[in-house]
Amino acid sequence: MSYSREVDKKWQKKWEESKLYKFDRDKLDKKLYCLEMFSYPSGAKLHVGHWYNFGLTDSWARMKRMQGYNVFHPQGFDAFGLPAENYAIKTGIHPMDSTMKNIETMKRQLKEMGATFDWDYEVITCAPEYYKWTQWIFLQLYKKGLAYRKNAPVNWCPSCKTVLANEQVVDGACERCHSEVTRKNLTQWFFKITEYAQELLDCLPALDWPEKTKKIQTNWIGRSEGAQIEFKVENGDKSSEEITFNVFTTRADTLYGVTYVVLAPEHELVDKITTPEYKDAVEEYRRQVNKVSEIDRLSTTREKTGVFTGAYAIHPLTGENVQIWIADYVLAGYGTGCVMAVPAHDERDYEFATKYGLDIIRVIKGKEGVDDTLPFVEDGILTNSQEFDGVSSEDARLKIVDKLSKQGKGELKVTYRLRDWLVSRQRYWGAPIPVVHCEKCGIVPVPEDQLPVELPYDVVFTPDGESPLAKCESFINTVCPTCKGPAKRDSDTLDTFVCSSWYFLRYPDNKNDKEAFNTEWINKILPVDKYVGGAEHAAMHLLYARFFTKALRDMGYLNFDEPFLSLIHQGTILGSDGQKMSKSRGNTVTPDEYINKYGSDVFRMYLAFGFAYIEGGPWSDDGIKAIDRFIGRINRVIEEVIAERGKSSSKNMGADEKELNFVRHNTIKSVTQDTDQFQFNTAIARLMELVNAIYKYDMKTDKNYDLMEETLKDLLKLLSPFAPHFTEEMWESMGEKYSIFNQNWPVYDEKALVKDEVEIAVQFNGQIRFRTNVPTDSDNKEIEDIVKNDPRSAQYLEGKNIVKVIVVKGRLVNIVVK
RNA sequence: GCUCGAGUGGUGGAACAGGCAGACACAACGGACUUAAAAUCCGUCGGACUAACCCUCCGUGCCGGUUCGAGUCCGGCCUCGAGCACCA
Repeated sequence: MSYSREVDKKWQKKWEESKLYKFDRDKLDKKLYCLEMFSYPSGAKLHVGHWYNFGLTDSWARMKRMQGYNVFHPQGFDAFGLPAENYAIKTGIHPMDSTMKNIETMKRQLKEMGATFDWDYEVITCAPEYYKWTQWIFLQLYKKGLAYRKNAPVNWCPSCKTVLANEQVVDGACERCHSEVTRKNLTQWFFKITEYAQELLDCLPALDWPEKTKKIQTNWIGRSEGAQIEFKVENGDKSSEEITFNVFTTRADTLYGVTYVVLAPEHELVDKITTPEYKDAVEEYRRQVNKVSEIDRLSTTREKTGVFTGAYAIHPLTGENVQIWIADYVLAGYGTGCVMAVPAHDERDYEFATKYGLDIIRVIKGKEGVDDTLPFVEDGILTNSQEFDGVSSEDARLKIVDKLSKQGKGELKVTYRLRDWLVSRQRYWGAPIPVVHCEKCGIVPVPEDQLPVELPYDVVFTPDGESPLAKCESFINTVCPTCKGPAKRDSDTLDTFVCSSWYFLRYPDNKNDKEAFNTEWINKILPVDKYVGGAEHAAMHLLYARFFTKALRDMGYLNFDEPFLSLIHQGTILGSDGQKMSKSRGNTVTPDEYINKYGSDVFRMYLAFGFAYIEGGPWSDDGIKAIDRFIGRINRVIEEVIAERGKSSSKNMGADEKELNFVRHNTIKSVTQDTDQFQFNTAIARLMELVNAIYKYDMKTDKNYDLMEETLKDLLKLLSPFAPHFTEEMWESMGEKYSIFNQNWPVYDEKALVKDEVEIAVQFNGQIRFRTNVPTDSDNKEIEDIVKNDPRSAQYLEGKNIVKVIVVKGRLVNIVVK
């Protein structure tokens, strides 16, 4: 049967019946955990991106399987989240219903892809059996002090009507709907990811991850080394309590240049220190700051503003009084929320001091020849700094802090840009937060034996800023587990990123109803050996999942440090116009159409061949036709060879046979290497070369059919990861035993790769003049002689002296003449 | 502004670790088969020079350098993309 949709169906059925891809739980010495980022069932159908991600990773997994690995390759659905809820608001269809329906469709399509997924290990995050354990993890984090509630200015998306994590705010706008994010003071749940900031950084270098992704995480964590320095607030009469505050600085060397200090307008000390006569001005300023949008506040081009509080701080070394200002260029959430201002050596402070007429004192001189016009922000030599005059910036940073620390006024300090992860959401479609609020007992975690806290079905989920669950009487009212008095459940749900931060731990033990996962078992299957998914998750999912892994390890539930040893991001497939695919542009590619016309294998193989995997690129209908033709070419030559069986076959291993055999083994070598590295386009190219070589050999009259058949069988095996249905069909038609996927992956023969003669390039002074054949085993001297004696060399050697001869074995000879 | 990536034929894209640039395809063109077309099979295919072939010269964003030899390494630009961005 020539390749078609029918062939796909035939083999999908057979694979399922024979349980070909079931994971062997007993053979763990060669286990390989291959994972794609699971899909979000928002749209009803798989798009090209899914195929690109899943189909090709499956090809990789198939090769690994044939190489003898026991591949664990599960699939599941990241099923909670806003799109389903928004869809429900629009259509009235309950998120649970639409989600389950989408999952059903997507699952069917995933099966049509013909992938090796073992569906026995499926995970659906919106199922109570799953989120029970999401809640359980929440409770463990809570017990460990890694989940806590605090009142803080948080990001609020007015369109999604919920708070967002920092990672979900892009350029001051909601990552999902692009509305401008506003700031609100709210009490919310946070996960203390900052506790792991240093380890999250330290483990990055050893990971086999794209450098870019590591860079994004490094930036996001934002480690900064500096010092924390204590300032006292001046209080004239000394009767009242002493107030101090700390500033964080990376430039302790400029300490003597401090002419004022600045607090963030939100800083808690502001009310305490502001003098009565400045109270109105300060209040007015804070009101203005509140009105400024987050985007404007973050703009570096905006003119700086601020007001004097009337209070003074005492410089820790000089004892002089410096003014305390508040200004919104100081951020409440970073460092200590206060800075020491050194206008001479900081552009921001310089701009501010100039505007408000504050003193500017130079304390750093440029090294010789350096233009040190103020503001001079580079390192240099200290001046106006008492005993530190003449010391370099680098040394002074340590020495000044040393002096401060002896007086208990300062210390070296590392600060991170990373903030704690805000996890509560004022929305319906998520895992309920498993705590109870009791008037008497306060926050009480739901006892583990009462999990899951089930998400009620009948809820009015129109978002209005208040959590929909708060309005669901039957849900919200409960009894306090401690005092048995009336209490209320937490009405917020967890960010969906919480669900996806541990799904890879659940897969291997998805049916466990006693625990989230069995530690002993999970330690055998994890970590994930190969993880493949989009680059957009670099600072979110991938960071959160690492944090969860480390936290669970420290609680004794795991024994490994990192969840994903090796990571690859697939590129993006664009529309044929080179633009991002979108319905509004009308350039979307619907996989189903192509599958029906060409079959799953052709579609998958085009995705493999047409793009550099990590780059992606524009879709082309012509490209897919080329693959269809390629499949046809293979089909025809196999049919022909089968038809010729029984005819006399030469046993000859002449030059043509050797050439075919060379290409065959060279193909084995390259396809193995390329596929291993996700370079599918070149792997397919090598297979095309092999087919071309077979066709060339086929033109001969006196053929060695045995060699041809062996070569074809190798071809089928090498092609099978990319065209599983087609090759299975061809394999069967050649009379071979089911299944091709139980065959060993071919191994190349080194001897076949050694040719008798090799063509090398001959250069004179680096310019290629001609090419010539030399015996492969000849040494440098022999090669040199062959080339020198070549009549074509004469014109380049005539009247010249040979200065040098460079021989690169098997490639070229370069003769330098003068 | 800072920090990374990337720029290769008409197109998608190759090129191990500094060693024959353009693999493999697409498109285009030519030939075979065919009454014809499609399909298929074979071939040509960076540019300039040339009637054509050979030869020669130019050619991996631009300018310069290192080297026997540079798409690849170094310095300086240009363009595009990404990340961070008042982070003290």
